Amino acid sequence: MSRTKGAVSIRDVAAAAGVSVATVSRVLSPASAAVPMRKETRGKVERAIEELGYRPNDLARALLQNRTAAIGLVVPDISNPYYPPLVRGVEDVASSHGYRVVLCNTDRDPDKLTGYLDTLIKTRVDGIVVAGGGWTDAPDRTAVLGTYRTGLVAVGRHLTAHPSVRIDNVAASRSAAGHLIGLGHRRLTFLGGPESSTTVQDRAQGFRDALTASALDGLAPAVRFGSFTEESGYALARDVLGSSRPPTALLCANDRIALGAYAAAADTAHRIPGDVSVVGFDDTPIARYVRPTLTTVSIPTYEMGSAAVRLLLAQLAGEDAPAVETMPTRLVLRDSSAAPAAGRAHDVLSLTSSSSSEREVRCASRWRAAGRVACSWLR
Amino acid sequence: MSRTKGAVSIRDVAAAAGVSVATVSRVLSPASAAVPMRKETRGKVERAIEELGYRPNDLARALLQNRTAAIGLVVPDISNPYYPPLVRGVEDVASSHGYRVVLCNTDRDPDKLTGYLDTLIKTRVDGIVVAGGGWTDAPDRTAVLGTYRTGLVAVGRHLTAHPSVRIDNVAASRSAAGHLIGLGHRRLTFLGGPESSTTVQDRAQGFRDALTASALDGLAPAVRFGSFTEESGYALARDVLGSSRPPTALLCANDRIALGAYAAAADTAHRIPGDVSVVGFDDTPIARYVRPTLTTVSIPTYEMGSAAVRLLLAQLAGEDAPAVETMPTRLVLRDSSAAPAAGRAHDVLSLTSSSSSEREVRCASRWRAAGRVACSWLR
DNA sequence: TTGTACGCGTTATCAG
DNA sequence: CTGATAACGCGTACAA
Repeated sequence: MSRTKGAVSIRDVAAAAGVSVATVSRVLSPASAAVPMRKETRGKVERAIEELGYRPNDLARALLQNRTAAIGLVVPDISNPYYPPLVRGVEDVASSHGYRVVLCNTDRDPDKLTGYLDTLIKTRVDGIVVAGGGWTDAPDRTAVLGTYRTGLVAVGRHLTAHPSVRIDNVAASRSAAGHLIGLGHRRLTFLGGPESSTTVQDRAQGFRDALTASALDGLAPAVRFGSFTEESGYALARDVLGSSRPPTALLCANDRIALGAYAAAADTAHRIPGDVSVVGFDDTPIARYVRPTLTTVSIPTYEMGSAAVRLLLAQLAGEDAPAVETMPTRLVLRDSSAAPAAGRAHDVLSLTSSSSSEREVRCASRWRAAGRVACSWLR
Repeated sequence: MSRTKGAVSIRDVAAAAGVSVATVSRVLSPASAAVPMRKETRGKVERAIEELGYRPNDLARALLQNRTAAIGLVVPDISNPYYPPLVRGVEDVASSHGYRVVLCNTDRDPDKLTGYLDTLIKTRVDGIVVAGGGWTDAPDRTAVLGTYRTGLVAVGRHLTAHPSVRIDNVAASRSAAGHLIGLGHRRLTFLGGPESSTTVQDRAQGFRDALTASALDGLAPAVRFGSFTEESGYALARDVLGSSRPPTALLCANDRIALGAYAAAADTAHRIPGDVSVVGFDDTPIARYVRPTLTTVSIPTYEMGSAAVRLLLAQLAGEDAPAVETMPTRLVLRDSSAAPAAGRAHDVLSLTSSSSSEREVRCASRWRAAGRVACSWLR
């Protein structure tokens, strides 16, 4: 019996088996099979381990080996539907490599970030994945990491010197706007989130690029900012749709904003997509369930999470990994975007649909893919 | 300089400050202020800590104190929209008490559960929160915990001897069915998930109870089982709605099943709620966004997560906590449930709406609550 | 007021 | 083939 807690230690096992702790350690060692050892001895030890319910103390192991097999995962808020798949991606590849994941929610609060970073360093995690940042002062905050050789990979754009996994927000937005322009829309408005967000800036830029490329930028250089919420989307859309010459298409910085726009359209008697087309960003699960279903840019969040961990592990292994890995997005066409009604599509220009490196896909139902019964409206 | 990694240890600080390690330890000790110490010495130490970017090694500390300040959180799948709020609830109160959270996704696979439990014990977490189980053989699997005095709190029903946080599924389901019966429905069908799930069993039971209480059980004792997916809900609903005398109301074991039912209704030309009312379970975010908005039973998942941690911490502190804490659910009335159309409500009986301990609320928009502009269809 | 020495549970090294 | 022992980084009696 050990003295502290009820915990059984390697010494208890050694005593029970009538051998030394070194022998027990050898049985447990990963190189166990290779090590020559009398079968009988091994048996005694294994029996003792079994009977006592012994579980090696990874703390002691980590202390000695300078490696905890733990990684920290920092997200703004797991309740935001955008993050669960990313978290799952992280956890899946982490656990498949024997790493465990410590989850931290920052609410985008710099102080919380600092606090969590500190905690993670004190517990000596081997590495950290920081998602959804846009921490303008990140360099300062991550400076300590070097001292403890803690790996770091960012997901999304960060002003750090660390490797990162990203998407090309400019191109994705350009593609989405191009889709609308290709449908014949001439008056478009971008409904953004916080102007300080680099993500929003990039998406706004892609929007402007598409207009410029189609020589539409003079007509309606409408870019509005707000926050990443339904409320904000509602307010912006309501304002815009209530103007004397409302746009026929809205490109929204995320799906939540788009949902707000849906509500504003309903309240101002605009039909979607008859009177106004709406396109979102993120392809949140909800996008498939709202009516009309929402055309939106799908972001491979699960893959970004798993890629981040792979990058991190490579970094920890000393391999030289790419500094930035860009993942592909795709525009998922659903029912909220269509050609503008005849009477509304003035300002017509002749143009070809903007070329794009993104794939535009007509999204096939998973049910159909699985060969199940067809189902009309779920896509 | 320390030998391993780049890590700076307490010895490095001591050397830099020209004091002993004990002195440095004293500065860092929580009882630091109480301990008498020359101001100058303390200053030297603090400066050294600052300059070296020293962070105490919590592994060593934990090894010594037999307490890791970590808890494990086991969920079936964080990607399931039901869990993020629960996880957030756990993380919030854990972190506010200085604990960190290790996240584990089991996919309801008993082997994964066992594996994670093992990992958590090896890393000597102080306690574990297991959510969404229904592990029929959980007792065996958690037996080891006793050896290491690892706390455990279950969320949802588990066949273990551990404390748990629950909801009263029977009562909640009875209440939901009562709502439909109160509206005048006489032919109701319960669309369940896996029959092996205790949650499903309870919800089915509450459904039957309500019918029995209204003497309707002879008319349509329709209880169907399947899985917790849209596909299953679609298949069951399609089958049921295609029968010669279809039900006028469907009570679904969760929102995903309800969404499948929506699709089936659309494909069989049944209008919701005109031809058939649909009620779900869980109040997933999607419930507010589908058309018609979905009447459903709201479950306080965030609160269940935070309550679980409070229970766990009490348990760790040796306080005697309640063995089972039951949290209140509420039926959120939206647009998918209404009185049956006149021609369809035969089999009429006179009855009062079933009394219920649950609150039925007409859900007020957060927007309105916040005093923002009214918005017609988002609720 | 500060320093020394031991132990926490392991693993690695080196004898035997 | 197996056992004794020195670390790993820290907290804490106890000594100075």
